[in-house]
Amino acid sequence: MDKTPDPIQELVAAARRKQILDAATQVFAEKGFHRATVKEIARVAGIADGTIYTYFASKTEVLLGILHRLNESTEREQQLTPEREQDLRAFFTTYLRQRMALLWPNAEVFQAVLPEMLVNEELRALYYQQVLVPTFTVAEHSLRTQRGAGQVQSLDVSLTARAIAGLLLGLLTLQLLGDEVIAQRWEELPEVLTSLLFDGLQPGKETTHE
Amino acid sequence: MDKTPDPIQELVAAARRKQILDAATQVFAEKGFHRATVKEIARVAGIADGTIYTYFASKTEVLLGILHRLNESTEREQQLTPEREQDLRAFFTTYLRQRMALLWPNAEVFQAVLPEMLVNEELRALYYQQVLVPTFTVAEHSLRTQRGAGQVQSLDVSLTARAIAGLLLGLLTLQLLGDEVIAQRWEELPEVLTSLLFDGLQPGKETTHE
Amino acid sequence: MDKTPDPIQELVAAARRKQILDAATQVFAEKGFHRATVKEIARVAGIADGTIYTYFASKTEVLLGILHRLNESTEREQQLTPEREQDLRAFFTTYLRQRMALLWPNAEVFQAVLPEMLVNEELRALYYQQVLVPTFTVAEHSLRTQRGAGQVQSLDVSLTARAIAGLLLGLLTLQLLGDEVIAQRWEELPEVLTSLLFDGLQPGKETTHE
Amino acid sequence: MDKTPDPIQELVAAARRKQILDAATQVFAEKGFHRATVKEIARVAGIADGTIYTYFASKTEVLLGILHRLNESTEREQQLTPEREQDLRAFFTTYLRQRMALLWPNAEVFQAVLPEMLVNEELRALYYQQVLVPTFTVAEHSLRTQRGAGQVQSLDVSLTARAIAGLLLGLLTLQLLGDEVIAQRWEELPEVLTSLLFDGLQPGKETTHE
DNA sequence: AATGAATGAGAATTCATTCAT
DNA sequence: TATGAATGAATTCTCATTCAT
Repeated sequence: MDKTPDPIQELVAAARRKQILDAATQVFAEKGFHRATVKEIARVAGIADGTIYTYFASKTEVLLGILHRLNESTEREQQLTPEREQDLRAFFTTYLRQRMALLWPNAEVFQAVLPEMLVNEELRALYYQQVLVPTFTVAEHSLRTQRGAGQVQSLDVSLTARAIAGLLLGLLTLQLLGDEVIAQRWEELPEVLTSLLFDGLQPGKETTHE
Repeated sequence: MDKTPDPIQELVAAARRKQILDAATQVFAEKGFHRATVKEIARVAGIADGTIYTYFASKTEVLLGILHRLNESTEREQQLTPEREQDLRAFFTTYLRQRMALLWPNAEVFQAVLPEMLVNEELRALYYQQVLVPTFTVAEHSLRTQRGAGQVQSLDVSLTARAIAGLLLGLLTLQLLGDEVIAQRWEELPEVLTSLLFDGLQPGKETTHE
Repeated sequence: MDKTPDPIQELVAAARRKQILDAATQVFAEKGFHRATVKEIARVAGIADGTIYTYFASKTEVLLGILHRLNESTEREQQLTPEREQDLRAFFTTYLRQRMALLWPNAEVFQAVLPEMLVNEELRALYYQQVLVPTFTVAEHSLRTQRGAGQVQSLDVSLTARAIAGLLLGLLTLQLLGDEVIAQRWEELPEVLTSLLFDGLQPGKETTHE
Repeated sequence: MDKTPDPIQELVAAARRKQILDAATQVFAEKGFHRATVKEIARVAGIADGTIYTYFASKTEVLLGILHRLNESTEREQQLTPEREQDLRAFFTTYLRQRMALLWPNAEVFQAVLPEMLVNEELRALYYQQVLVPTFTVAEHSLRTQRGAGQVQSLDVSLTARAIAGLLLGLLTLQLLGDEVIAQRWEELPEVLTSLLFDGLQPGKETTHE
C-alpha cells in the first residue's frame, strides 16, 4: 500500500523529467512560453502529450521545473566563486570568464524563462530568491572580504554587486536581442570588462595597473 | 475619392491611438503580451473591443505601435547626449542620470515589450535597428570623441558602449525582477556607477579623482 | 408634415438605389453574399457605409432589391416571347437566342443571388413567385398554343416547360462553374439546342426538317 | 516515431469523419456554408466543437471533405453508364433514371456545396475537375460510340453532352428553388426527357417511336 | 505508466448596424 | 442626407487538460 520507492523506477522517472525539461527549454526558448504548446514539447521529447502530465501538474510547472534545474546548477557554481588571491585583477577576469561560461550555455534557458518571469509573480519570486539573492550574497560577501583586505576600494557593496550582475545580465539580453558584436566577441568580454572596471574610463590610469 | 485629411479628425484619431497605446502598455506590462486580451485593453481604454481594430490591424500591431512610440521618444533623447565639456566625470554622471530618468518611466513599456521581442523576430529586428543601433552609435561616437580629446583611455569603443548600455538594461531588468535595493536606490545609481566606471574596483585610485 | 414627393429628390434617390444595387451585384457575384461586406459595396458605389442604410434596411434587403430589379426586367422580357408564326423551328431558335441574350448579361446577378436563394426561404419564395412562375406560365401557355395549332406534339406541357427552363439554367450554372466550352460557344447554343429538341437524338430524322 | 497505422483506430477515425461530414452536409444544406457554424455542426454530430479540428483543418476543409466524398461516389457511378445495346431509347431512359437516382439523394450535398463553389475558386476547380470533367468525358464517349454505330445522328458531341448534364443540373436546381411540380413528378422525368430528346418538339414524329 | 482523442473554455477578429456630427 | 467611427454580438480556431483504453 505504501509507495515503494523502487530505485529503478526513480531513475526512469528522473530521466523522463530531464527529457521533458530539455524539450521544454528548447521549445520555450524558440517560441516563448505561450506560443509553445504542450503538444510540441511532447513531440520534441518524443512522448505523448498526456505523458507530460504524469510528471508535471501543468505547463507552468514545467517552466518552474526548468527554473529549479537552473537553480541547482547555479548553486553548484556559487562555490566556484572566491578563488584564492592571486592578482585581484586576474582573479576578476577569471571570475567573469567562469560566470559567462555558465551564462552562455544557459542563454537558451534564460530566454525561455525571463519573459514569463517578468509577468508571473510566483516565478519571479522563486527566481529572485533562489537564483539572484544567493548570487548577490556571494558577490557581496566576496567584495566585502576583498575590501577588508584592502584589495578593493571603499564602495557601495550592495549596488556594486548588482551592477556587476546587471552588467552580465544586460549583455546577455543585448545578445539575445540580436546584437552580433556581443555574440561574436563574447570571448573577449571578460578582459574588456575587467579593464573597464579596474582601469575605469579615465585616462592616465591604465598605467596604474601594471 | 481622396481622403481629405480633416485636421480635427486627425487630432481625434491621434488621441484615440494614444488612448489605446497607453492602455495596452499598462495591460501588456501587467499581464504580458499573451495573457493580455484585446477585450481587457479595450476595457482599460474605455472603448469597445472592435474599436481597437479601427486603429490597429492586430494585437501585434498594437505592440509595434508601442515600440514606435518608444522609438520616437528615444530619438528625441539622443540629442540630449553629448553635452559640453566640463569635468568628464561630471558629464558622465549627468549622462547616466538623463538616461536613467528616461528608462525609469519607460520601465513599464520595456516590461511590456521585451518578452515578446525575445521571441518575435520582426519585433526584435525593429527594436534593434530603431532603438539600440542609434543608441550604440551615439555612445560610440561620444566615446571616440572623448578618447580623441584624451579624456578617455584607449579602450574598445564598441564593446564599452555595449557594456554601458547593457549595464543600464541589466539593472532595469533586475529591478523588474523584483530587486528592491535597486528600486529604492535608483537615484543613487548614477553616482555609484560613475564611481565604479571611473575609479574602478582597485583601491588607491579614488584619490585620482578629486 | 406630409411627405413632399419632390420629383427631383425621387430621381436622386432612384439613382442612388441603382448605384448601390449595381455595386452590390458586382460584389455579391465576386465574393458571394456573406463574404461581401457592406463596406466593400459602399466603396464600390462610391459612398459611405452608413448611406446604404438610408436606402435599404439591411444587407439582405439589398439582395432583395437586386432580385426585384431582375424581376422587373424579366417581366419586360416575357412579352417578347410569342413571336409570329413562321417556321416553328426558326421561332424556337430565335426564342432561345433571346432568352440567352437575357441570361448572359444577368449571369452576374444570377451568381450573386442563387446561392443565397438556396438557403433563404424568403428570397427563394420571392424568386420563385416573381421570376419562375411567370416564366413557366408564359412558356406553358406558348406550348399549349402551339400544340393546339398542331405545331407541337402532344407532350407534357408542365414538365417540358420546366425542362427547357432547367436546360438554360443548368447550362448557365455549368458555365459559372468554370466550363470553358460553354463559355466560348455560348453563341452556338441556340442552334444546337434547337437541333437537339427538334431533331432529337435518334438518327434518320434530321432529314425531316429540311 | 513512425505512425503505426492501428487498423482499429483507423476505423474509428473513419467513422468520426463520416459522422462529421454527414452532420456538415445536413447543416450546410439547411443554412448554407456561412450561416452554418462549426458549433452547430458539432452539435448535430454529437461531438465537441474542437473535435472537428482533429479531423479537418478548417471549416472549408470540411466542405472539401464533402466534395471528395461526392467525388468518390460519382466515380463509382461512372462505370454504370454505358449499358449494352438494347433499344437505344430504352437505354437512354435507364441511363437518365440512374443518374437521377444518384442526383436525388445527393441533392442535399449539392445544395450544401454549390453556392460556395460559385464563389470559391479552389472548390470550383476541384469540383469541375473531379466531378464534371469525368462526367462529360464519359457522356461524350458514349455519344461518340452511339454515333459511330449510327444510333445517334451526327450532332455536336461536346455541347450535347453538356446540354444533357445541364438539363439534369438545371432541373435539380429548379427543384431546390422550390418547384413542386418537379419535386412531385421526379419519377416521371426520365420518360418525359427521353421523349423530349428522342421525339423532339415537332409533331408528326411521335409515331416514329412506337 | 503511456497514449492521444476528446473536451470546451477562451481569444482574436470581423462586420452589420447605429448614431452623433 | 451623408458620413464613418464606434459598437459588441458572433464566429472560427487553439490548446491545456482530462481520461478511457
